[in-house]
Amino acid sequence: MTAEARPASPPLTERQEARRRRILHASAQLAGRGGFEAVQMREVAEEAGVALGTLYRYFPSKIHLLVATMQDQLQHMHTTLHKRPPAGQDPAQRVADTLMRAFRALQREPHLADAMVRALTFADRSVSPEVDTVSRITTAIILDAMGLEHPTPEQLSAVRVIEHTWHSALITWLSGRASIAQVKIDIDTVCRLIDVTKPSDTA
Amino acid sequence: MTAEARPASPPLTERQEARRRRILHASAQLAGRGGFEAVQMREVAEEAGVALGTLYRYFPSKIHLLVATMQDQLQHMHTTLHKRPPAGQDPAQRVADTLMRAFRALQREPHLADAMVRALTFADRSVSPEVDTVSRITTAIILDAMGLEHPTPEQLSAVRVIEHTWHSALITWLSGRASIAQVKIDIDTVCRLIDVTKPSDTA
DNA sequence: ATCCAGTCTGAAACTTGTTCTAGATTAGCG
DNA sequence: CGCTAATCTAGAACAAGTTTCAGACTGGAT
Repeated sequence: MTAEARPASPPLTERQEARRRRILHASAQLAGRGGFEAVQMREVAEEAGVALGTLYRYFPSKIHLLVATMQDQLQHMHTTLHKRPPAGQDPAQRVADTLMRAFRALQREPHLADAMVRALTFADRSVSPEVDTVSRITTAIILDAMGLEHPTPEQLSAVRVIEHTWHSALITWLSGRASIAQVKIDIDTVCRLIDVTKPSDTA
Repeated sequence: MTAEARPASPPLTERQEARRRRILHASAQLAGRGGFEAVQMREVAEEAGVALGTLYRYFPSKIHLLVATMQDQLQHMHTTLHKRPPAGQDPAQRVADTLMRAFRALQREPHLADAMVRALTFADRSVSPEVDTVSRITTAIILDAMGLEHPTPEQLSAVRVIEHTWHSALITWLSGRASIAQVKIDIDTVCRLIDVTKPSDTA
């Protein structure tokens, strides 16, 4: 059921798969220190033991690379969450818990978070498919936390709003304009929409 | 009551004020065709009839320039809104109306919107004060629409969530991942938080 | 084993944001 | 008016993302 990232186009050989991993690893590594600006394509190439041209063949831009990095990290988080699902009673609680857990994970690597989130929101149309994949994984994580199989259109809208808030709140935190506490409050606030859009509640 | 933008540091002379305006005008002009990438510092300088170094003295980076451009445009919108306030009955309605009006204005200049919004969300810490100014104006616009003088902390959180949604929804629209209709739905959805956080309602 | 097409490498070149410098201009002041 | 400090200009120079290219390498088909 998990949205798989690999575009089936040309099935990569083992060496190619390894190269791809090395590149993503180097990207995350460099992002981990220094954030967005520290991910310099020449350095990524060198650290991954790959020519610059090759790096660009695998990821056609720095933004593509960082969005792919985020895809990768999100996938990890998704499987981790499957192992230890959130424990709250009601759906809103569980979603808020899940997002706060993710938030704490990001706080441990603020530079990496910076690089990934900035890339994600800066991405233009040429990166839409990749950004969409990230969005689908995020949506899946939230729906999992809600415990919903067949959300109504209304609920989907609420989930989108939660995602919007999530991304934008991260940005304000990363740029030092909001405190951790404020992010928490805003997440709790937006999660109220989950109660408001319960199907029985259709005003 | 309106948040004024000009940092009082050195009061600009008339010629300087004129230069600043020419620069902002050139920026908006170039952004209007081509969007973010079309705003090239050398071109802005040339179009504004100013040396590159001078441009950088007025706006220390492309991001600063575009955020200032957004400030400028927002200010216009804010005064326009003062002349014709939204007409809805309840606060949520009025906020949604206001945002949709702003959205329609942006639709008329999608490239300009692209440049401004991308700059805004991409801005790093060095631009925090300027981004904060934009945020304050936006907050003021929303609170005006709500008709609130003294919002509770809860309501302020709701306003922040609305702002988050607004920015992020714009981004998804600009990058072609969401339709205009979807943006409208999500704005309506998030505006429900205004009802949910009415002081009488504090669960 | 050989050959072909596709891939990878290394290095240079190009683009655009940003910085720097030396000299011209301007603004304010005695 | 004449001086001085700040500002502005033109243009070179630098940094990092991106493109390009010639040649070496690899993997698969015959």
